Amino acid sequence: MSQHENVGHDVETGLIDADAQVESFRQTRNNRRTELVEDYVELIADLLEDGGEARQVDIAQRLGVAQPTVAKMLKRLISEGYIQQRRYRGIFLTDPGRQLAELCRERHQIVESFLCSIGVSPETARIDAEGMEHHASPETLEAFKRFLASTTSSRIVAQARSVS
Amino acid sequence: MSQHENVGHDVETGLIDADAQVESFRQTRNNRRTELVEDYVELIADLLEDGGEARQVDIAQRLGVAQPTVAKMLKRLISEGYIQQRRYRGIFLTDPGRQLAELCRERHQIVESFLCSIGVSPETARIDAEGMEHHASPETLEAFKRFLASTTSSRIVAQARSVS
DNA sequence: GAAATAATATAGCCAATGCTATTTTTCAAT
DNA sequence: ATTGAAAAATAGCATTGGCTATATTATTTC
Ligand SMILES: [Mn+2]
Ligand SMILES: [Mn+2]
Ligand SMILES: [Mn+2]
Ligand SMILES: [Mn+2]
Repeated sequence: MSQHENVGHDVETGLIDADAQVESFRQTRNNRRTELVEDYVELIADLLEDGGEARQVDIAQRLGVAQPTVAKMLKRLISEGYIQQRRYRGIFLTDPGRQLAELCRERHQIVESFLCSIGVSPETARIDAEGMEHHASPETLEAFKRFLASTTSSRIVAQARSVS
Repeated sequence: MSQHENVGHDVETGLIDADAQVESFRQTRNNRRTELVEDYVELIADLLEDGGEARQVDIAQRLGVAQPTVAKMLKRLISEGYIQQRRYRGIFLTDPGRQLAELCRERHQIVESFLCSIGVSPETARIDAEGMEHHASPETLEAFKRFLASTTSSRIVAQARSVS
C-alpha cells in the first residue's frame, strides 16, 4: 500500500470499500459526541417525571459520577439549549430538551425491548441497550419495531389458537 | 429527592433501580474506553491479511483521521501490548493483538449479519454495526447467533420444501 | 436570625482523542 | 552517492469527560 502502491491492474482486495468504511467510522465518532448529551437529557426527563425535580446530586448518583462532572456537563446542556437551571431548584428541560428526551426515551425503549424479545435477559438487555441505543439509526429502529410487532402478533395468534 | 427526601414510607418510584442504572452507565463508559483500541486492532488485522502490511497512512486513510492521530493511538496500542512497530515497515500484531482482533472481527461480523437478517440494508447495517458492536455483550451475541441460525435453518427448510 | 446542612460552583488536575504545521527519517530512483 | 518522495515523528493546541478538594450559596432547623 501507500508508497509501495500496486502498479496498474486492480488487486483483489478482500477489504471493504475504503470510502464506505470511512463513512462508518465517521458516523460512529459522530454518534459518540452526542451519547452523553442524550443520556443526560433522557435521565433528567425521567427524574422530572418521577419526582418533579432533577438536581445535580440526583443526576450524579444515577450516573455514578461525581457532582462536579455533572455540573460541567450541565453547562454544556445549557449552552446547547436543552435545559434551564433554576438556582437550587434543579434542572428543567427546554422545548428542544423535551423533544430530544422523548426521542431518546423511545429509542432506548425500542432497543431494550428488542433485545429482550430475542431472548436476552432483562439485566443484560438493560446494560447493552444503554450503549447500543446511541448507534441505532432510524432504519435499524424501524427493523426492531417491525420485529417486535411481528413477535407480538405471532404470540397473539398463538394465544388465539390455544384459546379456540 | 436528595435533601427533600421523602420521610419513611417508600414512594412509588416509576424509575428503575438506581444501582442497576449506575451499573449500566458504568459498563457503557467502560466499553467506550476500549472502542478505539478494538477498531484499530481489527482494522490492522484486516490490512495485514489483505496486503501484508499496515502502515500509519493506510490506517489513517481508512479511519478518516489524520496521521498524527494514528501515531498517538499506536503508541497506546504498543504500550498495551497489542502491536509491534517495525520502523518504516508498518505495524504487526502481537499474540494478544491477534487474539483481540479475532474476537472483534467475529463480534463485528455477527452484529452486522444480524442487522441484515432482520431487514436492515447492508449500508446501514455496516454503519450501525461499527458503533453497536462495542456494546454487545457475549449474551447478546449468543442471542444474535441463535437468531441467525434459526433464520438460516428456516430458509433451508423453506428451500428444501420448495425443492421437493 | 444563627447555625447546620445540603446543593452548587469553582479551581486545578489528568487522560483520551482529535487537529495542523513542521521536522526527521527512510526508501527508491537516478 | 545524491536526491526526491513517502512515511513517521514531534510540537503545540483544543475539546471532552473524568476526578478531588475546596469554596459559596440556599435552605432548614433550632
Ligand atoms: Mn438511554
Ligand atoms: Mn445510553
Ligand atoms: Mn469493528
Ligand atoms: Mn467499531
